[in-house]
Amino acid sequence: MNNRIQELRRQREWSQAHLAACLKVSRQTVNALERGRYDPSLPLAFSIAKLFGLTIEEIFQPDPEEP
Amino acid sequence: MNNRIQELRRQREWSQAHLAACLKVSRQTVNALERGRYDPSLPLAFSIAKLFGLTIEEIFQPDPEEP
DNA sequence: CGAGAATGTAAAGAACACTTTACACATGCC
DNA sequence: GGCATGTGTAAAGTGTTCTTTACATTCTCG
Repeated sequence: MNNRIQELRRQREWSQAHLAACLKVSRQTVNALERGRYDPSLPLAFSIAKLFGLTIEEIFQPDPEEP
Repeated sequence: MNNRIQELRRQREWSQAHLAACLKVSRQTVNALERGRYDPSLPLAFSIAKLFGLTIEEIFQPDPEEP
């Protein structure tokens, strides 16, 4: 699952710590999401979309599935 | 997090087992999602939306957040 | 140079998502 | 009655998401 979190955060000139505070998660969680270490839970994905004023589909793109 | 999975499944006259097979998860997982026991992972939410031809936002509705 | 801010990472643990196996109950159909 | 199908639930186990604490690196700015 790819995401545009880092791009959207940098557009706004926010630190990872600031974004984490807005989302009420730890800075390490923001870092892990940006670096693709894991995907957010669905509720967190909704929080991220709301904060950036976009849909989930505009921020997250599922991998092409395996045969 | 509320969802319309049961409604969408019944519109199509599918059993939980059939939906589970389409989504490549267990029947118990479909049952748990319909009954609101937990939320799906983000990748599973994308699979559900794709299968029903809707967006994630059209299927899942986050709870109003606490103060 | 030294301090502060931002980022990357690790380890241990809590909580959640999902699986397999199994059983109970209801409905419909022969 | 007896059988098949659909649904709800439980227990135990695995893997994922997220937390806290902690440390290292890099950059900028005085």
